[in-house]
Amino acid sequence: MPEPDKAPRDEKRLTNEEIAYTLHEIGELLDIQGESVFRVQAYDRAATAIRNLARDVADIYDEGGLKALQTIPGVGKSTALKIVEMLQTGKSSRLEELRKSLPPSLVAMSEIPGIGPKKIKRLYDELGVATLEQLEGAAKAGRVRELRGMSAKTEENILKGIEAFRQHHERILLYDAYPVAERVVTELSSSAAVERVDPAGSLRRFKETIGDIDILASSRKAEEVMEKFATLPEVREVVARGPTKSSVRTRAGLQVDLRVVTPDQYGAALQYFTGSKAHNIHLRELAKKRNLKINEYGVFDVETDKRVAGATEEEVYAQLGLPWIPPTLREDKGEIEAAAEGRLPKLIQLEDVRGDLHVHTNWSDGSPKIDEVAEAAIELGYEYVAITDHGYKLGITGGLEPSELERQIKETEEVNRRYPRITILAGSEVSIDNEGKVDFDDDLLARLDIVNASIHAGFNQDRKQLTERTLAAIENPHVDIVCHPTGRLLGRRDAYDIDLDEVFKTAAKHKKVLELNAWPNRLDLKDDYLREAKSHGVRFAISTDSHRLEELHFMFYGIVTAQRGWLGPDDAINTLPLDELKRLLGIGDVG
DNA sequence: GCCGTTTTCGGCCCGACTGTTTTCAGTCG
Ligand SMILES: Nc1nc2c(ncn2[C@H]2C[C@H](O)[C@@H](COP(=O)(O)OP(=O)(O)OP(=O)(O)O)O2)c(=O)[nH]1
Ligand SMILES: [Mg+2]
Ligand SMILES: [Mg+2]
Ligand SMILES: [Zn+2]
Repeated sequence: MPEPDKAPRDEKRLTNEEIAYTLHEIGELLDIQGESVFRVQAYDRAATAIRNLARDVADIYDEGGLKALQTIPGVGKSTALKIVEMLQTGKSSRLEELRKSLPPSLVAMSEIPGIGPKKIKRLYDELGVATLEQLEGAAKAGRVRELRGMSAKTEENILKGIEAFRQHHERILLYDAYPVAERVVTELSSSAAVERVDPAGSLRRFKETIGDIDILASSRKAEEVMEKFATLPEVREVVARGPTKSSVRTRAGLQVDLRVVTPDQYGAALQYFTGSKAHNIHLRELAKKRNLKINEYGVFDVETDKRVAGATEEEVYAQLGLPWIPPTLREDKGEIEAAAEGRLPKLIQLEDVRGDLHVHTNWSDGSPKIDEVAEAAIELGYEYVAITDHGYKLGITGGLEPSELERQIKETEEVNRRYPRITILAGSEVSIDNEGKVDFDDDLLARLDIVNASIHAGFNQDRKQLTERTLAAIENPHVDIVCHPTGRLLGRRDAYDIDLDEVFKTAAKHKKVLELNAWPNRLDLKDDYLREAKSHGVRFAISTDSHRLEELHFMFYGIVTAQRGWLGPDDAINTLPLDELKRLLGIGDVG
């Protein structure tokens, strides 16, 4: 788990990520110290729960105190008290205390693949190794093999682990991982020994970022499949190889895990390998209560050891009295309870989409012409598409001056006449300035079919200002949609500091729409925030923000993210038929 | 450390691969 960036804000307000990391750190040091694995797991579970929370822990505490914190699954009295201490003082005395007996740098060492708490403790106690650099030095100098139970092989593996870590250890975008996975799937499919192959793990759940690539195959000749896998052209190193499971590292440094089972085990294996881990554990606990046991080979009756399911995922879930649960929901965030009570949501699908409400052209910083967008949108089967080039105000490259926007509106009308099969909405993506005001005067804004408003500068402002700018845009009667409401760029920039509770409440009150920007490195609002906003009654525009025609396909990433946020077709406005959308946007109204 | 439609104590998912290993611990999925 990477250490979160330290916020450069004066008024320090601990983020969920920072609290989660501190809990993780405590757990890690306890693990190295040799504490009970269950206690260690408890810390990890609490950390994960807090990282996944859609609301700020600080807000939860402000509103409901200690009791409210304890309603977070995995957080009990003891953890809640630690959180309160962190919120009030910015630090944890438990962590400080642990750091007196163990150097904090040991936590980073556990990120090295193959190095766990036991090895770390012995290397530290017996060789004084406390940092990555010291570990590397000790391994290179042949000092590790002096320890009982360690050998030259151990040193070799440590050095390989360090090298792998240094080459690559960050999570990668779903968008970047998918092509790699598809190539491996295609290559494996070409083997006659392979019957089925599918991506599994976080890829199949369409998580926005991917830690590694997990692939499942079925075969009656597992050995042949493993041989094919280990010798794929992109493989640089085979990390592990057995009859049912192998792991490799690609030249790019990505880890790929392959599991191979027989066809009659495929459903159970797909269920297992799709995860998430928390979802699996929860299912397995349910199974135990029914005197059943689930593993990757099937569902078994504990008394008779007879297999009662396994060929399909449906069978596995059915043994627990559950309907099949879509992979995008399998995060143990209530989907198992919902399934048990027959209230799984009807999820939005790509086919539900009737248009894209955020597209750029060569009038501003995009590349296609308006009529090219029209043709591409027809090709996608859309009923409408909105042209939303940037306004001129904040020095956005290529932003449209008022006169240019007027000319563009005319051109849009003209293209609309040429393409009767689609409706092109005349729009703009205006920038929200430091006072919350947007481009263009009221008259011009009123002539537009659709106004998207975005924050494009001032990401380091304080929470109050960023929140007020956003609220002002929501309250502006000309603004229809607030775009990428947290401003995050995956791998580059965290969400800015903003009071989303207020944003969601205000958007719901004014019946305004928030964007789910489908750019693979934005996906903003993100899954958990979508679900939280939906609970306030907010609706969403799932938009690609395309600057090139190919990017219209980003809609797919928006849709799977919407599913992860438990959204149905009615939660998005771009699933509406044109006439209903027009009514919602006030098109045709005076003013 | 957390948790409870059989529990406030006594459990906590279940298995693969490696090599520290010859009956199992460590690490990882
Ligand atoms: N039952 C069980 N299943 C696990 C456990 N660890 C992992 N799995 C399953 C569920 C995971 O989705 C799947 C793949 O493991 P990964 O470590 O690759 O996790 P995942 O792909 O979900 O996330 P990632 O993006 O790779 O970090 O294996 C575990 O401890 N118990
Ligand atoms: Mg994975
Ligand atoms: Mg994996
Ligand atoms: Zn845009």
